[in-house]
Amino acid sequence: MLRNVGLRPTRQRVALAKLLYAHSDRHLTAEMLYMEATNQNLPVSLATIYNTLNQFARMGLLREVGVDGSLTYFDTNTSNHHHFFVEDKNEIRDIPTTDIVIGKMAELPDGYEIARVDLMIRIRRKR
Amino acid sequence: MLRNVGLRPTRQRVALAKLLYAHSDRHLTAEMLYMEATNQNLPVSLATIYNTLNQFARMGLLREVGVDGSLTYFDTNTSNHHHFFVEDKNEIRDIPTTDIVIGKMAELPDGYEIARVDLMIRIRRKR
DNA sequence: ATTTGTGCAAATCGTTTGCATCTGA
DNA sequence: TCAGATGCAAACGATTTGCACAAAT
Repeated sequence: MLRNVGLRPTRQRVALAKLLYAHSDRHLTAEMLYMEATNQNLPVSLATIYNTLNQFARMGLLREVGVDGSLTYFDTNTSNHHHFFVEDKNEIRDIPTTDIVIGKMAELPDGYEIARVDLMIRIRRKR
Repeated sequence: MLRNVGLRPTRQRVALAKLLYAHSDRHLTAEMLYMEATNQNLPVSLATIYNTLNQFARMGLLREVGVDGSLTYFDTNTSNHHHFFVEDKNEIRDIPTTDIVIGKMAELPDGYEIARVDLMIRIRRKR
């Protein structure tokens, strides 16, 4: 998998990949993955976690999901889908593709193409 | 306007409001507004800009638009609409409401309500 | 007079970087 | 061997905060 995208399968990258893809459809921040690795006595530096996540994302193994103007989550599900953001728990959750349909699509400015479509529905506990 | 939402109309807030709403449908970062104010010999500290923008947003006078995991823009158009993000220019642009329709809406987890729907179409120059 | 806002500088948070050291092919 | 990866600590950029001072009501 790593070789396919041109990344050396180093100790750290292999270990992190295992963590990431152990369960499916995970949404992790760098910090979360760091703690997970550390808890399993897997010595990796936070810097390497950041590097690795960014590389994986660039190579299409992960999808980057920015929340607000501050946190970045990485989604192991790279297929085309959308997200709930649970405000009181700071948690990302997938929305099944079938549950949302964007009907009419906006027309783009001339000479531009779509790089990505991010739809996030922010939800909160009813009051 | 400020009194209506319970904010004291201080020098700075009035001045910033004037800048913000001088033209319609603006998308500004704190830094951008700071420079604009400074250029017009309007002495305001950056901290006050941040405070003011956040208060305005909390009071519904502005809409917060987070880009990626880092930049925060403030949109003077608080009505329900969506955005293009022009990747090579780091620029936000409104999408007319009529141009997008979200057909089928996802069903929310029990006990939750929608806080906000953020749809951002990231576009880039065709290659 | 009392409450609220402002400015400054320092603090915080998530993230990136420089560089010496290691490691995989 | 040697390009590329790692770890550490320091650097970063955007944003927030503590606190003394100033301005609104």
